[in-house]
Amino acid sequence: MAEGSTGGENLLFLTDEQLRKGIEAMFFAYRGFTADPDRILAQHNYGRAHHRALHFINRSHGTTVNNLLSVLGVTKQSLNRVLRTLIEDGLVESRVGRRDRRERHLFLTDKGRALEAALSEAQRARMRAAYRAAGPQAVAGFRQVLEAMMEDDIRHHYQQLRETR
Amino acid sequence: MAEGSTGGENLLFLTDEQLRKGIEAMFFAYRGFTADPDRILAQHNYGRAHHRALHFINRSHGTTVNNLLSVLGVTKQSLNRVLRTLIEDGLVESRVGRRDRRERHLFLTDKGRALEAALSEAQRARMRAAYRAAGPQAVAGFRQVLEAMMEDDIRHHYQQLRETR
DNA sequence: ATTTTATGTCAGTGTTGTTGACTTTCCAAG
DNA sequence: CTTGGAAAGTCAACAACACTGACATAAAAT
Repeated sequence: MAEGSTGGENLLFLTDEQLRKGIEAMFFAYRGFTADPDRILAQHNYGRAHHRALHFINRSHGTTVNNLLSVLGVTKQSLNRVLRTLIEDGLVESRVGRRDRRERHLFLTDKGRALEAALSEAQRARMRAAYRAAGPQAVAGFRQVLEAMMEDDIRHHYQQLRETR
Repeated sequence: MAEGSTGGENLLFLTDEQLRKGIEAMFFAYRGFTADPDRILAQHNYGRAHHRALHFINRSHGTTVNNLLSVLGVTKQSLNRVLRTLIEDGLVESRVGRRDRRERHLFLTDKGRALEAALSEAQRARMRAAYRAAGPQAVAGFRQVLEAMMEDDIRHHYQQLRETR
């Protein structure tokens, strides 16, 4: 995928100013990235943490609390606060595991799926616009750089997401 | 720069799953992006807000508080709390404006420059590694997509940063 | 029977953001 | 010169979201 054009002259172009430009691009773009969901969340009195929980429960239905913890990289106390409100509000359902009854498997309810879809669609719309503006080749590069930027022990959470196309 | 291969088939590839993959890439990569500076900041009892202030004061020496506010996108109360500690700790100097003496112009002290350099170098090191792993063409795409993802009224803060190369 | 694992909960703390109200300083227009 | 308003700073209160530490419960594993 990243073969071919990575010639020999790709060490010279890494000036500090270009790197700084990349750093600021990440900073400003991440603000845009979260802006649309944030507006929806505010209407429901939720925050980004709720969005993340909804996203990853939707991504892998029936995931356990422990798995969610390692994906999100927060403490159980922090996640639990968010999860409790989502369960109380009827967006998430927690079912005792059948094989291992210590585990809780998490599912979105219809209501939860609806909010997740609204948040996701808002975020996808911006991503879609950015992708279209930049073109397919840029998208490939975008994802290559981002993947290389992740922490090593986190990358597998990203890669395990299949892309059926 | 990104001319040529942006043919006609670049509308079909925008499946929801690919967009979701991009969304997760942003999420996981941003964690990596902030991880190294966060470790340094923790040693100094500072947070990300301090890093951002140091970065943008360093980027434009003598900037006013108001300008910094619009770049950072926070309230003056929020910025002021951070700025006050940086001034107290002797990392930032605040000089009354000569033309307009209501304004305060912000500068890094030697001590401030030293911390900014440490934070910046840690962040650049990861960016540099990601750039090298992905290759120059990927870097161009990376920046194109990020720029398209920014909010319209924010993008000029990014673009005004010159790149002398 | 004991230990470990998975989860949940309570209490306290810190950073970073917010609103709202208020003051001081000071440029500029009337 | 007075006044209006912009710029900056301060104080108080609050909320979201992260943390640590301690403890409880249930169930699996040893």
